[in-house]
Amino acid sequence: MTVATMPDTRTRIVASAQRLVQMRGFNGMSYADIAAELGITKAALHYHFPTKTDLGLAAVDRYAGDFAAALRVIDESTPRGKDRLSAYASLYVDALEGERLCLCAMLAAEQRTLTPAVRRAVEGFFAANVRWLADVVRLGRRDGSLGGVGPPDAVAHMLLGAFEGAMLVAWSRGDLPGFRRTARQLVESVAPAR
Amino acid sequence: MTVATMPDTRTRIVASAQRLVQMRGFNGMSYADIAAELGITKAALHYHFPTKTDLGLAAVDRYAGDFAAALRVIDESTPRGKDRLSAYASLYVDALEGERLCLCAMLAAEQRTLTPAVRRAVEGFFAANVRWLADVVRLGRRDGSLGGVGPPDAVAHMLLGAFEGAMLVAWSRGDLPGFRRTARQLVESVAPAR
DNA sequence: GTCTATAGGCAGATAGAC
DNA sequence: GTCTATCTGCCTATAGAC
Repeated sequence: MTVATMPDTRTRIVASAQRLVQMRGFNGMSYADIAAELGITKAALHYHFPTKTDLGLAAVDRYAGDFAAALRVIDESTPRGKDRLSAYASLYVDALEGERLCLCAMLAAEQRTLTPAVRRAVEGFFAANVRWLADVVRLGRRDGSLGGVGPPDAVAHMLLGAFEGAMLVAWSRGDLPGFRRTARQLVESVAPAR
Repeated sequence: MTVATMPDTRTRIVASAQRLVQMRGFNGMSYADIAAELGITKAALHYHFPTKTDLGLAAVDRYAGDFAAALRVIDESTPRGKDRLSAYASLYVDALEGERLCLCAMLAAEQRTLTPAVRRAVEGFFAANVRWLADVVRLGRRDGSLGGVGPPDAVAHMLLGAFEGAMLVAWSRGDLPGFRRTARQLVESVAPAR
């Protein structure tokens, strides 16, 4: 039996910021929103994160770290390429169920109003996803669960864009079933020809 | 020989607003930005568009109208399904060359901070695109230029998400060649098996 | 670490002269 | 239609007490 412990303030701030950015965008949320949510003052937030960019950077780092951990879990628990792709889709479903957009999709859209440091962090997230997806495509072609045309890297770029875009459209419409259908369609589109 | 005429103020305002939203987002641009760009005052803007929502709505209407017109041009000039899909991709390229994201992709991301009227307009844009893409898939299957698996509507949803997502990722990285590659990959993925 | 208080700026929006 | 001038409110950020 473990005791439920309250995470420290810094962690709670980042979690709140991450959620708010995923729902309202970096330019659509403020220190006041987080302060109200956590029941502390704006000044306390500035103690932990002097500038808003510091906060945004911490949110991306946390998000990318959690996502990478989820991918490692998939790698360890799911042997076939096609199943890994479906498991990847379910990570997007998890976010949508919390009414959240992918943090990096949101920040990508706002890119021009962000600092270079945040931009680079978002780019790193996408690059890591493409690398992982390319590995999945190679694996799936070896084990016979995936086919498709073109080099693994090109397919991986297509898949990343397709998942992110399907999520964006479905999220804006509040259409989770629609995302599930599109994700299935996508996986079948790179399945081997029968 | 036609005389180059300056568009009326209202039109110039909407054009400027549209461009700014595509580059910086609705929450990332202001009346002051437009005023500076056009050399008029904020008060003049409020004469034409009392609230920012009025302005956003006008921008979406214009954007959706221009896009629909471009789709009609494709319908009239391009007979084969697969070529229509490539022409569709080139519309995205045009925006990226102007360093702009799709207006409705941007507004979709900011959805939670927008008024219901703007949300509905964005939804209408996506729905029109899906209808057009489904028609293209049906046409391509008839003329033998497209194949793919699944019902045309499901493929159309996948294609819309894939193009919008590929655009978002490429735009955030300033990687136009990358978008071209992914668009080609996408078209080949729904081409008929050889 | 968290608070109160406040600075300084920019946002969207309005009044009224011309 | 466009201007000057201004209002009100929220934003990020800081100073200094506790």
